[in-house]
Amino acid sequence: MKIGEIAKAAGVTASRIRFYEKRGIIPPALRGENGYRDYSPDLVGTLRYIDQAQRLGFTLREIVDVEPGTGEHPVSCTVAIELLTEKLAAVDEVIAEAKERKQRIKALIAELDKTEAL
Amino acid sequence: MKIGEIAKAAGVTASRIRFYEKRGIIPPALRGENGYRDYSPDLVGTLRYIDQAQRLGFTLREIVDVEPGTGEHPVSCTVAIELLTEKLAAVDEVIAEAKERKQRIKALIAELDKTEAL
DNA sequence: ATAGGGTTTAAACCTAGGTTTAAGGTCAAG
DNA sequence: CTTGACCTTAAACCTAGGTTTAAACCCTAT
Repeated sequence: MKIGEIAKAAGVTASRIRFYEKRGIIPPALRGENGYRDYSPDLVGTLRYIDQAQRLGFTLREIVDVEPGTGEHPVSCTVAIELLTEKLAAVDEVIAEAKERKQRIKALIAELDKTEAL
Repeated sequence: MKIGEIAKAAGVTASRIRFYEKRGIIPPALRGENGYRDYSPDLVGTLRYIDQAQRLGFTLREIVDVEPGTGEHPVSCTVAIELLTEKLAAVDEVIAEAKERKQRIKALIAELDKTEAL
């Protein structure tokens, strides 16, 4: 598959794929005679996986740590669970902080409402 | 007050204050004969206010919208309440998204746990 | 053969909110 | 009179994750 095809299939942009390759997140593509990148359809799954992981809040660095782009198989299940658990804690922290912000904003609104009622 | 003094008093860095001035978030400082910025202690409150607002999740652009750096008085209470209410909704969205991420990560962990138990 | 679409590269650009650096001026103390 | 702390500026740099652009090459259809 050419880069445009696989990009469409995976729902990402071609430039993003080149960027991932440059960053070592995916292995360097094979090349056709013309120099075009030539992908196995298998990479579609990997690209979707990366996209999902990013949506879950993982940075590219974290994604690389779990599944190095060198084509090696993923890290052990145990390690993956550890990383997921860490991320879970981080997400909990995000939620807690956001809730606190929410309360403070609500308090501010209440205060301004009082002021306006004068 | 010189910039270092007010920075310390407000709990921000001097470079941040210069940056705010450049961005028009605070009015240009008066200058002494030597060219040094010369601040009224009143600005301490403004700087603290900006810092707080940022912690509440407001961008500098939003902060400027509420209180233009040109030295004008703040926008009406009504407008401020509107902006705070918008931000409240945005924070709610952040919370909702984070919760969804959390559930998905938990599901992944559960799945991996099952796999590992095999 | 030529127009169009797709591909290649490196390098510049983008957001946001600053920090860091370089090169210099100022001020108070010793 | 010099040392050290502070101030000035513009401009470069930083993170993160890309996008955009320029200049060139390739392929297919007409």
